[in-house]
Amino acid sequence: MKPLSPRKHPIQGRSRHTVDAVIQAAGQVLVADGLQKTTTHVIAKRAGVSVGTLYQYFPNKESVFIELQRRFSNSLYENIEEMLHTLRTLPLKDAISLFVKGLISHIQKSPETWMALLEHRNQFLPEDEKALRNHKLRALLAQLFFEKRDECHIQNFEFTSFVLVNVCESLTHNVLLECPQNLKNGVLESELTTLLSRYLLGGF
Amino acid sequence: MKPLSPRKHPIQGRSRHTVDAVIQAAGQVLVADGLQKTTTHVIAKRAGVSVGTLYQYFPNKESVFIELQRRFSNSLYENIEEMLHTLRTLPLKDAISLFVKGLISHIQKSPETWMALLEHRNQFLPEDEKALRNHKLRALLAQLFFEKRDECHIQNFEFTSFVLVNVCESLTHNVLLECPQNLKNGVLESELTTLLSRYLLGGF
DNA sequence: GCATAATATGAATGATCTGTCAGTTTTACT
DNA sequence: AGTAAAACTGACAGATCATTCATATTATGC
Repeated sequence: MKPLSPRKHPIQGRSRHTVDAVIQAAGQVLVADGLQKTTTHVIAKRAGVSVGTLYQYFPNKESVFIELQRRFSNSLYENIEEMLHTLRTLPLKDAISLFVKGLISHIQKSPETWMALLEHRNQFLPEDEKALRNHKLRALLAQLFFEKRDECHIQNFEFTSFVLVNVCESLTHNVLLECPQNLKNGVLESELTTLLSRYLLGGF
Repeated sequence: MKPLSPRKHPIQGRSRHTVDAVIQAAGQVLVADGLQKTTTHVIAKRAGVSVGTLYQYFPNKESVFIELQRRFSNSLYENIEEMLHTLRTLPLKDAISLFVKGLISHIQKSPETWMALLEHRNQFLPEDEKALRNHKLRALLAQLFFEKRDECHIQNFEFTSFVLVNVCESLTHNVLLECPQNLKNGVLESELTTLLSRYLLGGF
């Protein structure tokens, strides 16, 4: 496998701007034309540079997508980690509402790009990087649930966290795909809150 | 767009066998090597025929995957539709358990292929075909819920059906991907049953 | 057994794309 | 102004791959 970091590190402001432009262009073309048609030449053109320039900062095409995905994922995960501090101080019932609200409002900042990235199931990120972050996130959630174990009916904290993350991800994606208006109009938020509340708090 | 049905219809038993072999080979190579490396030559070789033969029955590469996906999807949806007849006669609580059990045991017949197909989010099927079947399935579920409306706390029957289908699909896929042992050992079945029961029956 | 349709073959074609590099322009620094 | 490093350019080499077609093999019906 080829190296995944830029072969040349941008030093001047000009080149840092170029790197950003390439990544942003990759996202735009991906959204507009799909992965198949997103070639290096098209990305470069959209970014307003030549292919050669792209290859000065990215060792190969794949690494452009990796960096795009990494930036988006990082931003989301940082957002969630930050939220978790607040959620700790709330009753679980309210924590769930707030969590869903925060998640959806974050996605709404660039719904199209999120759709394109989810479409490819984060396949761009290296497996180990994905696994590590998933594991960290689940551990944080599991800990939160454990702290609030009197308020909920959960047996397997680990697997319940796994389910929660997957349900949030897939529902968001499928709503974006099939009925995006339900992201804006609050239907997803309301239904996801109901689902999670009943799942985590319910005792059937 | 090119035609999606075989250019030449298989008449003799020999050619019907060839068509089957090609589709099966496509699935095997897809599972083993991923979509990227699944070229027409590799599919043909795996099927024990030459590329030319493949192109006698499929107008292009895409149509091979379409037919593979169609066969798998058809089989699953027929299975579900059949189940729904039985589920009608049961209390909702028991219907949910049985539904989950049926779903999982069907996936377990070829978990690897299902994983590969879900990996690409059924992207092979034409949009309209996918939409039509999704709509039919949701309508059937919504009707079932409506008939049993005294047993559950559901406001929006349509959207709840949408959620249910997506949750089942995504959880199955992610378990296959990250912890496939949980498909066999009953953890997924138990947790999915809990999730759906609380979601559909609960009243928080 | 012969004629005709069905099926199979695989080298060749042509299109597409990734990644390179020799040469040019821009910037930073003195 | 002069120079060296940084950044940029785009034609092109090399590789891959879907698809075709002229030819060969096999099956069917008479």
